[in-house]
Amino acid sequence: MDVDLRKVRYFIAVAEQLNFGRAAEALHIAQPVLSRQIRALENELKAQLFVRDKRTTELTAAGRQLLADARPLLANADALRRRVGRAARGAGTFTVGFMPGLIVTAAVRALVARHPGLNVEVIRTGFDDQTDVIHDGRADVSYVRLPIDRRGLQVRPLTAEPRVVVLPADHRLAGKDSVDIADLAGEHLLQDPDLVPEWRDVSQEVRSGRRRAEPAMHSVEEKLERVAGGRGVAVFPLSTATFYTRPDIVHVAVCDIGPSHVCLAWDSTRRSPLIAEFAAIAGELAH
Amino acid sequence: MDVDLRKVRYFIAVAEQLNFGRAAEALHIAQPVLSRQIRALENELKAQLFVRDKRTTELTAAGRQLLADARPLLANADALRRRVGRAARGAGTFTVGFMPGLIVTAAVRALVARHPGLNVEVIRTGFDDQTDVIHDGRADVSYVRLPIDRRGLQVRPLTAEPRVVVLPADHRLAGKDSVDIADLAGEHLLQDPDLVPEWRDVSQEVRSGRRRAEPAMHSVEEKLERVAGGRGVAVFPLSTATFYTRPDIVHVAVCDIGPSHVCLAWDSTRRSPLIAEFAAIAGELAH
DNA sequence: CGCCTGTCATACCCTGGGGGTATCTAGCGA
DNA sequence: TCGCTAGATACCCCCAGGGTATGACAGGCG
Repeated sequence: MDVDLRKVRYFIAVAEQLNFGRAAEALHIAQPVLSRQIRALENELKAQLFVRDKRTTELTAAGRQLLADARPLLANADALRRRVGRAARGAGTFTVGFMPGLIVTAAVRALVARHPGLNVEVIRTGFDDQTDVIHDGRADVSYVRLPIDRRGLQVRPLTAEPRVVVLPADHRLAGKDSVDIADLAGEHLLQDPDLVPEWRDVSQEVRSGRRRAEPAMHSVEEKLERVAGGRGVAVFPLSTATFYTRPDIVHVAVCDIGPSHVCLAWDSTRRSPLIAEFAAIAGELAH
Repeated sequence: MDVDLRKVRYFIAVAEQLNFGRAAEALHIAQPVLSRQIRALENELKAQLFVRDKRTTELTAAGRQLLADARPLLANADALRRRVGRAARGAGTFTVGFMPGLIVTAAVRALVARHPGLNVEVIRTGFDDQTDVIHDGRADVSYVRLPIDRRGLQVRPLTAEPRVVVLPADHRLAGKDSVDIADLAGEHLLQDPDLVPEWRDVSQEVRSGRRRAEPAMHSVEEKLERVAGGRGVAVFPLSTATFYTRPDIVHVAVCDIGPSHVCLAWDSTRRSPLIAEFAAIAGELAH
């Protein structure tokens, strides 16, 4: 009748490892049990998922299809759990996620004004986990900056704001009113180059293929620390740059770079009047 | 660990009926079993879902939250089943949904040209079920006309096309090149007035509150039949009106009415390279 | 060739939970 | 007071999910 999420989880493990024994180990069950469950899943779906030829296991077309769909389904189920748990504890709370630098108070106050009893909370996110808070049910809506993975989300554009380059205070460009991308050709960018597509065209290190890999820096603070240390430069939205002020760091407008787009995002499978209302308010406040 | 979809289905039945006995009957199980399963679900989620006070059952906040999320989750699980089933049978097929009047052949041919082995199929939809084919897994993408319920979908706008009013051939306005909304003030609209918001402002029957309920007409053909019979008029996108030609029916452009927006929609939880590619092709062909 | 190893399937057992029926209990209406 | 309704409790059965032990088969290696 319904698919069994436990079996789907087992399937994912096998599909990832392509080895029943190791997958069983990862799942903390015995290998024969896993073999049987996968067979049961194949019977329930009336579809062969693996080709096992005594020495190696591979996915079939149906298996690849299931692998593509299975993770979002499990993620949805998990988000459902968390949302129900939240609803059970904090009665009638609405949670808004936001990245540092984005101002959400106006929209939150407008929502509270219309729903006096409502308990609105905010949750801070980083750039890398700005959509995670939606998927795992910690937030009902979240302010996000593009680009994001739109899977499972509904996204409403709000504003665009200029981006600036963040430099050490003693940098040769530090005093300028504005710079061009070309002025930064020799700099090392402390970010994923995909975030600044224009920079790829002029960067010497990208063009020469000698760009070094960056250690993972997940927070703005970490990037600023490296900027201050002269290890490179970073491009931030203006509001982020002004939010984090340090005496040893300055920011300069970049003329020929695309703006940062701020959107409101929420789980696309949900329809809650509160979400719709908040989206309308946020859109209104963004002009 | 994982939520049990069977229990979730049981929960929905109880939440709909607010009566364990009738819900059990609808589910074809005995009432004590249902009581126990709901309790088990409450324990698994660590959240009370119903308040039972010996005479009546009501949803708690957590229950309302679960009810809101449960149906999309079950729908997702069902769509997964179907997609896997399709992948198991027709190996490597890509299915495009479309409404009559929309031309999909160009995009389909472009996709086939890039993937010679790929088996692309099309499935015809009506206006009412244009998104259903995506949710239940029958189609990978679908051409849709706004307005639609965007829940669970990712939508890419393609084109806008003018809308026309469809009239009996012997109608007083039948010969005109174009008409205004105001000219239709006295007519009976054979559609949901929400589809033609401008019409609400001028319609005599809506303003006087004397609009009669229409019997459900789910197909274009049925509406045309009633138009031909002089029972009212209908507003269609131009391509739909030209697609269904009948000698006893004509269509006339309406100047001051919003266009029909055609979009490509697909399941927002999925990311398939083929979907992305088809969306790009469709966007390209729409200029 | 024979042996070992890695990998999945088979055979068998045990237990928990999902299914059932019978019955109890708390309100409410006549 | 006597039902009547609706949910809860008690108890039973049995299948499915967990386990262990072992088989079957392919490939590598001495």
